[in-house]
Amino acid sequence: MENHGQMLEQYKQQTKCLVALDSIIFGFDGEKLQCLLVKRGIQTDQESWSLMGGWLRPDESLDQAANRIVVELTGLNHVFLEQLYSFGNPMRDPIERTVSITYYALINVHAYEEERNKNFIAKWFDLNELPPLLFDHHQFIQTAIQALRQKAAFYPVGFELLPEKFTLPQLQALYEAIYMTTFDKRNFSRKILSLDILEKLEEKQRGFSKKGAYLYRVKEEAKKESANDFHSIVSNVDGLFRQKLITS
Amino acid sequence: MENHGQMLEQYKQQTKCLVALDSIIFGFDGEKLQCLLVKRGIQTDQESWSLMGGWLRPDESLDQAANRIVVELTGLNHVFLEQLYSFGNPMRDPIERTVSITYYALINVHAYEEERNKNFIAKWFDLNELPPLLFDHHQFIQTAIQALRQKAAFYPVGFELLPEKFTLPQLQALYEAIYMTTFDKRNFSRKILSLDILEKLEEKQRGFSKKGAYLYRVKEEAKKESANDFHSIVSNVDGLFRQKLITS
DNA sequence: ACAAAAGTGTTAGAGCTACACCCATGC
DNA sequence: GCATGGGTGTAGCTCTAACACTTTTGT
Repeated sequence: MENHGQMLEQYKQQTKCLVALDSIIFGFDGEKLQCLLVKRGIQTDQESWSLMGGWLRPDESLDQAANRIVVELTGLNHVFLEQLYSFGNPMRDPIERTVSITYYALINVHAYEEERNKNFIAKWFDLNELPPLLFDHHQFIQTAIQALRQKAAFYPVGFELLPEKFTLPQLQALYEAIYMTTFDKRNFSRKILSLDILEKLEEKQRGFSKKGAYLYRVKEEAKKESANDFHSIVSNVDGLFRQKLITS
Repeated sequence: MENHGQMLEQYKQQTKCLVALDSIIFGFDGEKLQCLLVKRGIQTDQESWSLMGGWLRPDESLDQAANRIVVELTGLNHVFLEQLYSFGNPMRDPIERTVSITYYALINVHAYEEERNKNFIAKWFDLNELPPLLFDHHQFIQTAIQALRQKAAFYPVGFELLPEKFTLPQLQALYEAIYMTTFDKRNFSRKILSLDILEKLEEKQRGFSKKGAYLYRVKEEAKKESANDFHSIVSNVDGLFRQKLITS
């Protein structure tokens, strides 16, 4: 009991602070990587855009909170969402000391179009044309891009950003956007197909090119594996991108 | 001004919580990977060991706080320390809602021996023989091991765990401990030496084996590069360990 | 002399890179 | 019929993986 009192004492002395969850939401429009931002309007700087953020509530875990906030702001459920990094410089939020735990999400731009039209607060921005951002949110995004590159080199994570059916040229464009480079299409398709996680469909994409490109989708088995244990997918996308990672 | 009031209002409504920094400190005794734990004695469960932890203070950043705590508890300054993950289940600390931001550190067991003898609160444990741990600290350690494996596959990070001069067999033993496997010594030495970051010394290690093994140390250039920009070291240790990473 | 650990080279196979031409269709 | 983007194969090279014997020296 002696110790119990001592312990509570020690807890009480500590300063508490606000905990925010901020999510970097990536999308892909077929050409460029994009990031979803909101104008919160309740901030000091009326003109700055901000990441999707909110505060941690007493009864929820970090993952739950990040997910709740993404759902509240986009209406999209079950998105790929992964913790990224925590930021906590004492002066990062000038109003009150806040620790921000960041997550990054990958979503399909088109799946989100309808939702977005309902509440106009959110807007997509090209990663190269970001507006001025709240606090240190710009740094968050840079960190998230690095993480996305790392992740994509090992796990076929990019598919989250595409519609259910997609063509190889689309997939290649996505990887080229992620790594800001170009790949040889013969090597790219050989590499991707060797992973044995895609199935080729009968249909072709029409309307974009004259010839039309075959559509693919992720095999059901591969999706399941990925849901159960993401690490179990044996992806060797890395070989294709190793040098890019190093020089970047 | 309207908005300013609204904003402050919104900040005030939020619940605050304690922020703890917990560090997983790895060491290597020449044979097995180890982890430094303390018996804090001020906890509910008197018998459980705990990671090196402390609370965030109002005036410091997360990195500063983690570093301060490691210095306070070990006396070692300038150790390799990197943020790992943040944990925040509502019930993880039964006494009060606490978000724990974890860091992992790599230190040289021998450099720490003297310090350790001064304050007996800390003790090394083999990773395979961990005692019961406070709260969810066991999970923290498992996450840290995964991160260490990932990191070590790309960056020659393991050297932090060895004394300044070390032999190739020692280095190999370290990597084998990290990955819980064995490597062919011919392939291992070829691979490591091809990185061109080690210099071979005249001296040999005496006393352990009859023949004695040549000592090596990390080249000065490589250390500098690593200090300035860790990512710039072109390490291809990955090739050697890729399949281990995937199957683990 | 012998036991114990250190050191060293070669070969086959896999994966990566670079490279060029034909195909299908809309206009 | 021609312009546009889609699709496919090969050869050289590099890196990896598997494998065994000699050297040194303490006992």
